[in-house]
Amino acid sequence: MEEREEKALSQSIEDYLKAVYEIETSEGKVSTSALSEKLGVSPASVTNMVKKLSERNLIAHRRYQGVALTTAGRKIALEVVRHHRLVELYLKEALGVPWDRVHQEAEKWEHVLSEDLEDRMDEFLGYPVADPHGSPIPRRDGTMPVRDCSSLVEMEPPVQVKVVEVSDHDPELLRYLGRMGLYPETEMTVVSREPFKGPIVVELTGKEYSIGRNAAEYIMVRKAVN
Amino acid sequence: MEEREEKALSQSIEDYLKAVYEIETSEGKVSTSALSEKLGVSPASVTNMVKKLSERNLIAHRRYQGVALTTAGRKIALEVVRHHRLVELYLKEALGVPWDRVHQEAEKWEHVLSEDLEDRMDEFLGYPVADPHGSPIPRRDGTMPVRDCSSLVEMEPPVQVKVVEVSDHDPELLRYLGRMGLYPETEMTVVSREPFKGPIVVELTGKEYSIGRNAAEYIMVRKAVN
DNA sequence: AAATAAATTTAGACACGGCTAAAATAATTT
DNA sequence: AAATTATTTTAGCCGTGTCTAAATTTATTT
Repeated sequence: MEEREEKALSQSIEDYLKAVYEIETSEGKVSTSALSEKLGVSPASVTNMVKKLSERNLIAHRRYQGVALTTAGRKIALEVVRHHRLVELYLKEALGVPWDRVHQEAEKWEHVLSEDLEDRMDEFLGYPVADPHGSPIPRRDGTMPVRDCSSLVEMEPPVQVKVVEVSDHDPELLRYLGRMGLYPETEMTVVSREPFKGPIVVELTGKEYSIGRNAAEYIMVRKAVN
Repeated sequence: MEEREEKALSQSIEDYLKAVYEIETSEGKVSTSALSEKLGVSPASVTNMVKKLSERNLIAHRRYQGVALTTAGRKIALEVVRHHRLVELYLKEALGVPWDRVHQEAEKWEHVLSEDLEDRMDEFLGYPVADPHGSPIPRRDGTMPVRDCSSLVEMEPPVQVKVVEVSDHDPELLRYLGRMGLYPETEMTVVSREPFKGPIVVELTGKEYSIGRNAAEYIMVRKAVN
């Protein structure tokens, strides 16, 4: 007599769970204010929703101490992330949407994608493992491909690297990177790293580019194997 | 100083306007109860929403007399219908979704389709004029392709006809028609029409099929020109 | 350690879009 | 024409997810 109802979760709930997942991944600890900022709602609203989500056992909450996904919550968060990233890649591959715009569209699509269409897109794309920004696409079973990579700012020049992933949080950054041809899978040479938080100089397609530390933080790479 | 704010309308509002449009088209008059049934909400809820929509000048309402779209309301309704039908065709053509399932998916997608993606799908599809069920796709400018057709039940046998459109309201009907290969653009011969509301007999791809009046009501055809 | 600042939660309100039950109006029978 | 039935509207309620203002707790200064 298991209580296994496939409840339809509201878009808000999906957004909250995804936000918790993303903050957990990037920051470790998930505070009310971090959620507030990420979701664009007031801290009070977050507290309110957090209460509901923990009553539904999707997150665990210790008063004044922040929040963490439960197993059930993580499963849902990963489904939403999977939808999001599949859709991003689909929009780029099938409809030619430029990579600095796919995120925005996917924010809406992720909530209306049926399992059937998810599968069809997955098949169309040849069962991809990463979205257009290089972020890994969770598998259907809720596991995540593991990859090793580190931020461009941590690489000791000179070294040959391959771009693994770039942050999709700022379309302007994506256009900037696109202009110099810096995409996931791109190989390049880290030529130098200027001191005092100066820029990183890289060389790709024969040209040298100077990338500010700020931007470089958002570029994940790994040593290229030649 | 025109007040031209592109407001984001709620999904509910879009659903109501589309429903009014569809009932206007098929029945002429739009009653509270018709909307109630079509939308699956109580009559009281309809009255409630109708009040809001007429305050926003999207529909005109005469108490106890039903409702009609204003010019502004019709414009929005047609945009939603355009999205719906484009998506239906897109899902079929690009992702191979069977025609008895595209409606259901499009009900969700129609609300999250940006103008940019609408254009991309439109281009991908080669600027189509009809969805998989043969329903005309409103043009970007809000005009509707006009077509002449009549219900299969009105055709005097024997006559050669071409299928123009079939109702998408019942997936079961669509599967039934699909099994005999009866799609929009299909040509067939109306062989006979049995009296006392008996079935219509048609011949296509060399076989004869007996179609009940009920189903035949939902099949729109026009005389084939040979 | 006390004072101040920052983060979080509580309390109470609101818009939205649904509901039921009861009242009002229109349509149909008798 | 009166009575009955069907439709529509009103009145009042509820759940969701947001908000602001005030209270509380935790973190940081002095």
